[in-house]
Amino acid sequence: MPYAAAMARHARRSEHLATRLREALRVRGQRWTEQRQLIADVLVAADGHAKGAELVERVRAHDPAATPSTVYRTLDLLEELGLARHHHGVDGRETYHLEPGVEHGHLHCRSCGAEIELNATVAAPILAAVERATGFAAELDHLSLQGSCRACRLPGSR
Amino acid sequence: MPYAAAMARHARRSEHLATRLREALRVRGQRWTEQRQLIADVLVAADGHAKGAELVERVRAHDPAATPSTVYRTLDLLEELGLARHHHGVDGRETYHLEPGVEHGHLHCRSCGAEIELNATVAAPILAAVERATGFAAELDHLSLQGSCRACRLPGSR
DNA sequence: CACTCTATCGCAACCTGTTGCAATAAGGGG
DNA sequence: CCCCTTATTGCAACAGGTTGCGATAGAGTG
Repeated sequence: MPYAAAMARHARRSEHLATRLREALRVRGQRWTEQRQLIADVLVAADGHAKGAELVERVRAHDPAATPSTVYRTLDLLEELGLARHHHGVDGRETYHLEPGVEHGHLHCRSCGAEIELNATVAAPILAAVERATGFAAELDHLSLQGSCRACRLPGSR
Repeated sequence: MPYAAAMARHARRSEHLATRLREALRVRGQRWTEQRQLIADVLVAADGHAKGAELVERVRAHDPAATPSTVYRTLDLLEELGLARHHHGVDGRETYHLEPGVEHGHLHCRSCGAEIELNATVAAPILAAVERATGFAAELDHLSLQGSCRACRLPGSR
C-alpha cells in the first residue's frame, strides 16, 4: 500500500519540520506563529518543487488572511534557517523546495522544454570538473543548465 | 592610446550591428525603426552586461517616449535574431549582453559576492563532463553556478 | 494573570517584466 | 508621391515579488 506509506512518511516529515522550526525560531529569539507553520506545511505538502506564486495561492487557500508579503518573508526565513532553498527557473521565477530533500541540479532542454533533474551521483564528475577548472566549489542546488537533451539531438528525431 | 582605440572599436561595432539589424529585419519582413536602432545601440554602449531595468532607463534617457514594453519586446526580438542574449542573475532579474561578444558562463560566490566570468577554454572540460554524465549538450551562455570561490575557501582568509 | 518589548502581520505602494488592444506609421506597390 | 497592409508602438492593466510602516500579538518577566 504505497499510498498509506506515503501518507505516513508525509505526516512524519511534517511533524519533524514543525519541531525543527519551533526549535530554530526559539533559539534565534524569533516567534512561532500559525502562519509560519502553515507555510512550512504547505511546502512539505508540495513535496519537491513549487513556484513561489503557487505556494502563495495554496497558503491562501488555507488561510485567506495571509498576504504574499508574509508568505515570501516566511520562505526567506525558512531559507535562512536552512530548512528550505529556492532557485530561479528558466523564466526567472522562483522555485522553492525543502532542504532535507535530495540536493539536485536542473537541466532544461531548449527544444523539447523538458526539465531534467540531476542527482548528486550523476553531477559529481561535473562539480569535480568545475573545481579543477576554476577552483570554485559549486553548489549542486544552484547548478542550472540549458541546452539540448540527448533525445533532441539524436538523428532519429523528426 | 587605448581610449581612442576603444572608441574606434566601439563605433565599428555599433555600425556593424546597425547593418546586421536592418538586414535581419528586412529578410523577415519586419520593420526597422529608430527605437530599435537606439535600443541596439544602447546595448552596444553597455558593452558587456546590463540589467533589463538599466537598459530601459538608458533608452528613456535618449528617447523619453520609449516605454518599457517596447524596450523589452525589442530585446526579445534582438535575441530571436541572434544578436543578443539574456540570462537571469542570482536575484532572478534579467541581464542582457550582445551575442557577438565572447560566450561565457558565470560563477557567483556566495561569501564574497564576486561574479566571475568563465570563458570557453576554461569551461570546455566542464561542458564535456556534463555531456559525459548526462548526454546533455549544454550552452555555455546559460551556465550559471553558485558556490564559494577559491579565495573564500583558502585558510589565509580572515 | 498583567505588562512590556519587539517580532510579525496586513496594507499599500513600488519594482521588474509581460500582455491585449487600439492608434500609429513603415515601406512595398501602383 | 499616395495608398494600403500590417508590424510596431504606447497605454493601461496585470503578474510575481519586495519593502516601509503602523497596528497586532507572541512570549518572557514580575
